[in-house]
Amino acid sequence: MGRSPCCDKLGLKKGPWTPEEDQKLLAYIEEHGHGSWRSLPEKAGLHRCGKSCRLRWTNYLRPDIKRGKFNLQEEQTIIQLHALLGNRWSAIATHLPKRTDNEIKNYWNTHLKKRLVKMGIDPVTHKPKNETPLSSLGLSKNAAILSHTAQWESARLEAEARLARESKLLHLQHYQTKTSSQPHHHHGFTHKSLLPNWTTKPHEGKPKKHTKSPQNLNFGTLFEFCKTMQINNSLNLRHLQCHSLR
DNA sequence: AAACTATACAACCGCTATACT
DNA sequence: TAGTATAGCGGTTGTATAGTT
Repeated sequence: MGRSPCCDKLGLKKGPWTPEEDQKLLAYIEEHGHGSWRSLPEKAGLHRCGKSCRLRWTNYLRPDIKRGKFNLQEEQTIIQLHALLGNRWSAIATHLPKRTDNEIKNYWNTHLKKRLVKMGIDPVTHKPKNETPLSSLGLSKNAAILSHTAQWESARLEAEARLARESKLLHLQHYQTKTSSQPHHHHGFTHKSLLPNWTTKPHEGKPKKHTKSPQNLNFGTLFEFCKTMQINNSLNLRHLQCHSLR
């Protein structure tokens, strides 16, 4: 497991990209594809490391990127998914078409996180901060906090209840199928894009880098939680719009 | 008008995962 | 199986710009 030495080379340019550099990179990729990023800069006539080129392409130049302000729906999605997934920006980005993980991360850090803090919501746990005396907050803020928390809590409880029901069913099926020696099928968690990294794969003994679940949910609960939130998504977090503190 | 501060976001750094030899 | 190269990811920094004093 070696680290890439490509950025260590001296004489390579750093910092903001110029329009000329963008043009070179775009033109090259349009004609040849990016291929190996390491060899790309030289072929494209750029004095940059491959990593820098890759980032510039994936975060800025790629044609399928939507730029500009995030709309309310996107904001809600980010907040909900952040509550569920934590700082797993790439996972969040898969649910926001044409947005990059970098853009979402920046938007969270510069806008959404601050907004939640101002509302008295801990941006890590998505719960009201204990030390915030409710009496010091305005009534509308209280309502927003309660709504935010209640939505997540109810979704979580609903998910856990559903999981418990399914677990019972599963046990029942298990005993039924045992006698007929049919191969037992786990209830299909096919929503692959929502599968969290913190679930330990069967062949892996060592936990992965990202092992934290903000809600301390196990795998099954998390999946159910996702399903529930898709339903509850229609409820929206309108209070964020109503009580926007921008 | 100049100096200072805050904000937004592009870009970099350093790490892990994975593919390849 | 071990070593290496590369891609991907999240945290952090740097810089341009807007706003304030």
